[in-house]
Parts: sequence; C-alpha cells; structure tokens
Amino acid sequence: MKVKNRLETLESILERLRFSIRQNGLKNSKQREEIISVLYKSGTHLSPEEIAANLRQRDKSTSISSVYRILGFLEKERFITALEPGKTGKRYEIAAKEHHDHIICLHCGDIQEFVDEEIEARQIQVASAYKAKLVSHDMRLFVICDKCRQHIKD
Amino acid sequence: MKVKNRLETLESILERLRFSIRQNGLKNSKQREEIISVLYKSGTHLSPEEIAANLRQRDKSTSISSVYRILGFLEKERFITALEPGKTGKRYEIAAKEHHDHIICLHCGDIQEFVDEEIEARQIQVASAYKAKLVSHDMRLFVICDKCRQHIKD
DNA sequence: GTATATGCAAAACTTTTGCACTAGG
DNA sequence: CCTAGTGCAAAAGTTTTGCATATAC
Repeated sequence: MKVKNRLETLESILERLRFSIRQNGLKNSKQREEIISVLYKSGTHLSPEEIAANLRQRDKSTSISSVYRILGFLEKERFITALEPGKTGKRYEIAAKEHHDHIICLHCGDIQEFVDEEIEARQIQVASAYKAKLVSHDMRLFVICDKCRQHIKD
Repeated sequence: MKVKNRLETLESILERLRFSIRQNGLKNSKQREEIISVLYKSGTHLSPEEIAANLRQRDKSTSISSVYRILGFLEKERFITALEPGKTGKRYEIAAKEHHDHIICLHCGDIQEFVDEEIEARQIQVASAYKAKLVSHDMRLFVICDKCRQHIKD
C-alpha cells in the first residue's frame, strides 16, 4: 500500500503558483496564496464555505465569491483537485499528493489507499478508445476485508 | 465497447416497485411509476429537472419537490442509482442494467458507459491482494471528449 | 376513514454575476 | 497608471420543508 505523501513543500507550490500567474500575465493576491496554504495544511478535503471560514479567521472581509473564483482558477491550473463526496457540493484538496484510489470495506468501513499501474494504464487506453483525453479518475473498490470475512459467517 | 442491456422489462420493475411499496406499508402513486418509466425508456442519465420536465408533458401540475422526494425513495430502495458527473447536481439511471462504469467529459458533461474486462479482472486481483472480497466498485473517468478537444483551445 | 403522497410556495443552500473599488506589477 | 482581483449584494440555480389537499388502500 502506498502512503499519500505530500510531494512538495508549501513554499515550492507557492513558487509554482507565482510563476504560473506571471506566465499568464495575471496578478497574484494574498487570497490565492492563503487558499493554497489552508488546503495544504489541512490535509483534508474542504468545502468552499469551510475554506472561506478559515480565511475569515485572519481577514474578516474575505468574500465567498472570491473563494469560488479562486478555487475555479486553482483547479484549472491544477494546483488543487475537486472531489464530489456524495453530499451536496464539491470539496477540494491540494493536488501535490500522490495519486491514489480507495478500497473500502463495506462492513467495518476501513479505507485503504492503493495504486495499480495496470489499471492506471488501461484507463488511459479506454479513454483513447473514445478519442478522449483522460484528465483524472475516481475509483472505489467496495469489499469485505480480511478481518470482516473471518468474523462474519452467514 | 459493450452495449448495456436492460436486464428486466419495465413491467417487471414496476411489479417489484409495487411489491416493495406494499411491503413497507406505503402507498403507490402514478408519479412513482412514471419516473421509473421515464428513466427506463430514456436509457440515459437524467437530472431531477429533466425528469420533471418529462412528466409535465403529460401532467402539467407535476411538482419538482415530489420528483426529489420520489428520486430519494427510489434510490434508497435501489430501483435507481445516482451518478455525480462533476457538473452540478446528481443524475439518475435505472438500476436494472448491466454493470458499467462512466466516462464523463469535463467540458460538455457528456456521459458514456463502458465496461473494460481487463480492469474488471484486475480489480478483483487488487482486492485479493488485500485478502478482501470485491463486492462492487464505482469508477469514473474524467476526460475531455473528442468534440470538445477540437472546439476548445486553452 | 386514515395515513401517505402530492402540489405549491417559501425557505435554505450553493454558486454565479455585475459593479465599484482595491491593489499588484 | 492600467488592468486583474476582490468584496459586496443581488441573482440564479438547486434542494428541502411546511402545510393544505388529494389519493391509495
């Protein structure tokens, strides 16, 4: 099983952000860097509203519309990734983590992370069979884990 | 790729629905049967609003709140399944279809269904590498489809 | 008849947009 | 300066809820 390490320091991500903004002839803002920072430090998946609440702890005037605009920008530029966890609305996480999928026990709820290179490669082939460019994927395997198989007999 | 067959006739699904409703001591309604029927016949993934629009063709007074309530009920009872295509909101499809995964265009929202036997087989192997028994899975490939790749340049 | 389902309207959210102002380069 | 980014408020879109009425059983 692979561990989902952060692949980059926060400062390195921020430098890439500044470079990307300059490349596009845009302007930086402290809000953009703050959002990257909040997501990096949280290590979890945050909703736009949660992110805004976090920023408001330091700057009361943070507006939710800017948060949405920035999240859209950061996602487009691949600094963050969106997740739809079934509940309403999207959640975001920093993109600079190792990619992983999830294997979830339906009985005890345990979640393991894994990467299978064969599946990863095959997904790209499936996409290209549709003449499509694979951007990302989400895969969850629902199982009964070893422990639960031993403890429950029907 | 594979065509996803309907595994059951509409009438058979409706009979199961009536049975399920009776079992739960509830009452049937033509709206519930209509929604099953619309999803069955469409063969695609419809949003609540699209479903409501469809019902309104025959009964102008169909209310969107009933559609939401019915969709929640039908999902809970496993007659339909929800899909979150990344775009805003859920979409629903009839549950009595062959297993398939989804390939979703992030740009136009188009959803295709596919089955890749190699991935299916490999998923079982991944699960057994964890000594776990695979029960089911959910996989979504997010892509930019052929049409959108041709029409948009970043 | 009685409990459940529906329709309607309003409320509760979530996300987007227009516009004046701020601020980065 | 000049233009992109922000904050604010309002709009637009989505989903839920309260309540009176209709309807299945």
